Formats: sequence, structure tokens, C-alpha cells
Amino acid sequence: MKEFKNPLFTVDSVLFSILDDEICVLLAKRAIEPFIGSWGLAGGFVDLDKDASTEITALRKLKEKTSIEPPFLEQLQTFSGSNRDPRGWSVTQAYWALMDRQKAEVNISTVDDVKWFKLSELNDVPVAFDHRKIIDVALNRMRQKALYSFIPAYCLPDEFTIAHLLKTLEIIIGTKIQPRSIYRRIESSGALEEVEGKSKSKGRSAKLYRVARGAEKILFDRNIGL
Amino acid sequence: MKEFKNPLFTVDSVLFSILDDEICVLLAKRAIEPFIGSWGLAGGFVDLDKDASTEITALRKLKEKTSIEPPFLEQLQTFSGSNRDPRGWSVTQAYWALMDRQKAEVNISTVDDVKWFKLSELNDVPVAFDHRKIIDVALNRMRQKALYSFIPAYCLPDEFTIAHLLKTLEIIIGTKIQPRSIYRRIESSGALEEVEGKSKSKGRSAKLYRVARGAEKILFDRNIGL
DNA sequence: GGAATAGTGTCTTTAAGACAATATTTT
DNA sequence: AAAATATTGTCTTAAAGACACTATTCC
Repeated sequence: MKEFKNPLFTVDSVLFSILDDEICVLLAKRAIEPFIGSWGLAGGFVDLDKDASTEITALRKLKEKTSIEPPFLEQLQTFSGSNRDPRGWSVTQAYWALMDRQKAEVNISTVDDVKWFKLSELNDVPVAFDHRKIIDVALNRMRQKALYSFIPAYCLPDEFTIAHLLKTLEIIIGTKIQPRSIYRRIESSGALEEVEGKSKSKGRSAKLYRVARGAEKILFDRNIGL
Repeated sequence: MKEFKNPLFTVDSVLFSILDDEICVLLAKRAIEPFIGSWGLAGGFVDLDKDASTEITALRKLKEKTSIEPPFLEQLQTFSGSNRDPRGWSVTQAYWALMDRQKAEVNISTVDDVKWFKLSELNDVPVAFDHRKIIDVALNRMRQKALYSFIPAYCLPDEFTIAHLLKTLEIIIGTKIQPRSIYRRIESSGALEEVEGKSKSKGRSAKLYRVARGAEKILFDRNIGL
């Protein structure tokens, strides 16, 4: 039997959150070649001794950068070819993830090689490999899922208001959404749980909610906001 | 920098079609270890010299088995870990594909190491690796897509009737579907094109259609058949 | 013409969009 | 009380479900 060489294999994650009413993505400054000095996705090689699966690899790498594991992580797509990495034929299994930006802030603010970039800033920095393309694929995936799930709730703090969720969905989808539709979905799906306490802000205070366990599996069979 | 060993990397495809009103999947009898003699998905190692991407690898392997390239091929998911292949830590990038069973029949019927299995037969044969699990993930994906696209049309012959498409959707989804809903979707989406000629069968003959270019990208924003 | 299958009309149902109205809080 | 925001009521709209009815084609 013919013996084949294996391609280079890495795992990379697109971690999104929301900052100043804008989608942002976590990137790390590359300390090694190739693309040293450019910004790239959190990721790297599988540790064959420690990692039980590539999902573990993805979580490990994200934790290295943010100090916490994201509450939402899902396979995105695999990117491959001989041109995407100067070292040779390579494969990257990409994941995408969501987390509350505040939670990671403490850790990130102490280092200068990990940084959240707003989408609008992304064209002004050098992005390594084909990571820009991977981010775009992840963006499309997130936007699509926002239409028929509450998955974007995973980039909110543990407790949040419906107005906050609504705003987040609007930012991701890019259009106004009827509050009524969200209230209806919350009631009919059980994807959120009411928690004790109220928000404090300018006007009437709002009920607080948290994401119910397994909420990422609750899918509506109709798209919102079109 | 620490040097990492790469995992074994393979590409495997779950090819579905319809046979006797049942979903069927193409498997190949393994001629080499591990799992020699068992049935596995069409797939194998990337040819770093010839394959421009893993998608090309998948197409190449499918063509080897069926003599034709499937009209629909899409990334499914990646499966990884140290237990799924006795040779060590491994990664399989899985694709799923559809084609008309008749088209591949000539080639397949001349060999005895490639065979379509109905889903109901699948529990009676030894299936290699975690390929049974991969098939189940692909099944779920296909069933989901059948709810909001005409992608299942890719397992029909080049020209087909609406009744045939309807039947195919019903088989995949597993419930009765209103013909009216299908006619509406065809008219509003432009996913199918009418072609010359009529079907010949027992009763009134039906118009013939073919899948329009890019039809796999036409998605409805509501699920059918629930 | 009768059987069989294809395709249409149309009423009902479901869940989202629009947007006004009411309810709570904060100041 | 006024302002601000949260939540609900309710009418409209879009697309699917149900199912009867009409249209063709084969025999």
C-alpha cells in the first residue's frame, strides 16, 4: 500500500462577543512564524497525549487566551489546501464560540498579545493565514443561527434582560426585531429561565433571565426578522 | 517550540440515495487493516500532490467507488480522538453527498466490494470505525435540510416529477407532506426548472423538472412537514 | 367512460410583524 | 408626576396544513 504523508493539522476557534453594540472577535498576536506579528485565531496543534478530541483542544486553547471556557462552542467547518500555510499542505478544523466579553476582560487586559477586535477594525490589522475568511464563515453561521435560536444569548452575562438579548440579536442579524416575537419565543420554548432580582437602569426595571441548560439545542422552525 | 506529532488524517463521505422507498447508503468492503472485511465509508488519505483540498479528496474517493461525481457534496463534521482508530490518534473529516442510485448502478454492480445498504440492513453488517455514528449524524443533517430546502432532489435522476420529489422528501423526513406546500415552494423559489417532456405511468402524466443551478443554496425560512 | 395520478382552489391554522396600550420603576 | 423603559394586547400578514375539486392521461 502506498504510504501517504499527513497534512499539518491544527484547530482554530473564532470567538465572538459583543462590545459597544458591535460584534467583536478575539485574536492573538502571533509570536512565531509563519505570520509572526500578525493577528490570528486562538488555536494550535492537538496535544495527542492530553487532548481527548479536537473539541478539547479548542477549549484548551481558548482557556489559555481568556482564562475561561466559553459556554458555547460548536464545529464550524474545516479548511484545507496547500496554499493556506507556507509550511505546506494543511488542514484547520475551525470551531466557533461565544462568551461574555466582561468575563474574559480581566485576563485579557493584563496581556498585550490577546485582543478583542470589532468587526469594523478588522480591515486595519494584518490577519494571519486565511483566518479572515474563516471569521466570515463563522459570522454567517452565527447570523443564520440567530434567526432560529437563542444561541446569541451565550455572549451575554450569566444574568441578562430581554432587552439586552433583543439588542444582541439585532446587532448580530443587522435589522430591527419585534420585541413581541422574542417574548413569544421565550415563553413557548423554555430556552430561558427567570432568575431572582431585577435590572436597575433608567426606566422600569426588567426581569432577569439566564440561559437554560441545553438551550442551544432548542431551535424554532421559522426564521425571525426577515 | 515544542514539536507536536500530527494525528492520522482521513476524509470520509456518507453517500445517500433512495432505493425501494428507503434511504440507502454506500459502503465499501475494507480490503486492508484495520477492520479488514468490515464495511466502511468511501474515503481515505489525502493525496498531498494531487488534491487541492479535502473536498477534492472526497470527490476523488467517491468517483473511485461509483464512477461518477455526486451532484451534491457538503461538509458534515469532523470526528476525532484516540479511540476511533486502533492505529492511534486520528481525525476524519466527514462529508455527506447525494446522487441518483441508478447512475452509479452500472459501475457498482460489476464489483462486489462496493454496495448500497438500506438503513434497515445496516444493523446486520459490521461497520468499521465509528462510521455508523457518522452515518447517523449525516442522516440527521439530511433530515434537517429536507425541511427547508430541495437538497434531497439531488438524489433523483436528472429529470423527475414533483410526485417523485414529494415521495423522496417524505421518505427522508418520515412523515406525509402536503403536495400543495411543495408546489408553492417550487413556484416561489425557482429551485427547479421545467423541462420538455412528460412522465409516462399509470394515470395522468406529469411535468418533468430538473434541479436549477445553485438550488442547494435556496433555503426556505420556515420548516415543512411538522 | 372509468381509473389513476397530476395539479389547483380555498379555507384554516400557526407564528411572526406592526404598533398601540398598559405597567413599572427611576428620578 | 414625568420620563423612561418593560411588557402585553391585538390586529395584520405570510406561509404552511387540510382537503376537496378539477384536469389529464392511460386503459
